[in-house]
Amino acid sequence: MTSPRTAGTAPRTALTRARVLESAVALADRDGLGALTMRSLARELGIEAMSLYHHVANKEDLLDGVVDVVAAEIQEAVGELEPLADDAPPSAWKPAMRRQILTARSVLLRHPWATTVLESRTSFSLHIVRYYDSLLGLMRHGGLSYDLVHHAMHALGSRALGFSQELFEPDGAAAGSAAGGAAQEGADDAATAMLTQMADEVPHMVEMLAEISHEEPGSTLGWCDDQTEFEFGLDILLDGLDRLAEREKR
Amino acid sequence: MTSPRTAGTAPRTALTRARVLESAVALADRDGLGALTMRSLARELGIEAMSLYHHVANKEDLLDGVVDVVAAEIQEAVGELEPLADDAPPSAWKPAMRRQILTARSVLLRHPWATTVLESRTSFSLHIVRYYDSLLGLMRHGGLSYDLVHHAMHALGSRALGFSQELFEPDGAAAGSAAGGAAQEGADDAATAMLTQMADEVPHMVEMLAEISHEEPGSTLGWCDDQTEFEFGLDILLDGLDRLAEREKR
DNA sequence: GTCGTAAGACTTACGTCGTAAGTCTCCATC
DNA sequence: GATGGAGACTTACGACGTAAGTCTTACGAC
Repeated sequence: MTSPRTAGTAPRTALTRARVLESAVALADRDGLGALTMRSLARELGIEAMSLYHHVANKEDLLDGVVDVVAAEIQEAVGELEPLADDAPPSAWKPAMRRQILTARSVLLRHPWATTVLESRTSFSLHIVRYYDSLLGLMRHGGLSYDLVHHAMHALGSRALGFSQELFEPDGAAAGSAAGGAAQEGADDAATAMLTQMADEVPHMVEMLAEISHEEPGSTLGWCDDQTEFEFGLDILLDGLDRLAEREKR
Repeated sequence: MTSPRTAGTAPRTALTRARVLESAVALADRDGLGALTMRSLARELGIEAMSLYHHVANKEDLLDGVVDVVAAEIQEAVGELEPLADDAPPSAWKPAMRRQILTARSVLLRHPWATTVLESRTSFSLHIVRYYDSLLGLMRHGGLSYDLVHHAMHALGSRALGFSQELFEPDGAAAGSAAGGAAQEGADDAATAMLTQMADEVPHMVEMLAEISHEEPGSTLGWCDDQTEFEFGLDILLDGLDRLAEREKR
């Protein structure tokens, strides 16, 4: 019992804020955001709920923390991209920004619950701010005025971080891409059926559904490819910003 | 006691689903979404919490209901706009759509909590679908293919309904416009101070803040005019879609 | 070795939430 | 006037976050 704690057997001080946050992320990844409660997290770590309060101030602080972990992951992924050379042509800002945003998106796709938490934060994570700063840097490289850059960040909104809120995503995970086939199909079918039933009330909707769905085989499944749609919207915004930048220069 | 119920004194059957939902909206408007609980809503109506379950299946259903109320309000407001004449030029689709979206937005600004609920819904309200259908109609008038229309709806995302999620809105209500001056200013100042402190880590951010803030007097207050920013982003998207529509025609 | 100390765990308890299950009470109908 | 059912009330349960207090353990100073 009085053995030196330097050996295995899980010393008491093994629990740190970092490990708590890591566990929280893992738990949310595995069981969803709803499953992330103080009690379940404690169970995960083999301790009591109240012990968590030695490492996080409260649940809000815990959520701030997990956002920070994800943000750090984003920053790391973005850091691995090759940076824009100082002597790259100004026009290089756009593809560079596109790449960086899609990289951030790839991280968020690994943590579908994170967008929800992100949206609910009122304070910002240092990592996120740094990420934003790098976006600003790219736009400045492109010669955009700070005024335009500011508007740009608002226009992009959550797209700057790699997600866009899809309204009425029928049941699937917030920003999940590939997974969730069968269940998704069922929900899509139900929705399609409902809309078809009131064809005279929403004629365009029904007609659009008809056209979209037999475009590719497999009927309704794959109505929408999230990744494609995301890039479509992103490109419109980037192109629009580029155009405004050109106009500014003149 | 055995008096005829046909006179005043609040007959028992006065409570209906509609009245429950109306009260819920009023409560959320007044005290925020967090204050909308089954118990508080019941108190508002002068009944017990469990009695609500005669009019709504559960809390989810209640939230579906309040969304529907707001959606109806949107539809009504949009319905008051003068409709696009059949013989209007195709190019009229864009300003018409803009007008319609900004009208929807004006309704949502009256119910700042609604965006949050809207995002959390998994099923759709009939009123919302009808609203969407009218947007589709406008785009079809403009000659856009259903394929492009489909992409357009994804690209617009929540903007189609009149809001965009601003990340890290420092403390203020979700999409609140005018109100909340002093508190907001404090939060802004705190954020500015924090960022300035790490100027070397986020150089562009700090520089941008410096430029933006002394553009208009009143220092940081009014950093961002939500309405202006919303329209800026909306116009980029509409212009981009218009351009794609032109390209399609060729 | 012994012991004081404080970090970090555990225990208990409270108030809130949504809601399952059951009861009572009025009113419309026959 | 009896009856059936709608619509209210009552009670209770198991989550949740967390305030407040207690016990345990490892470690530095003696």
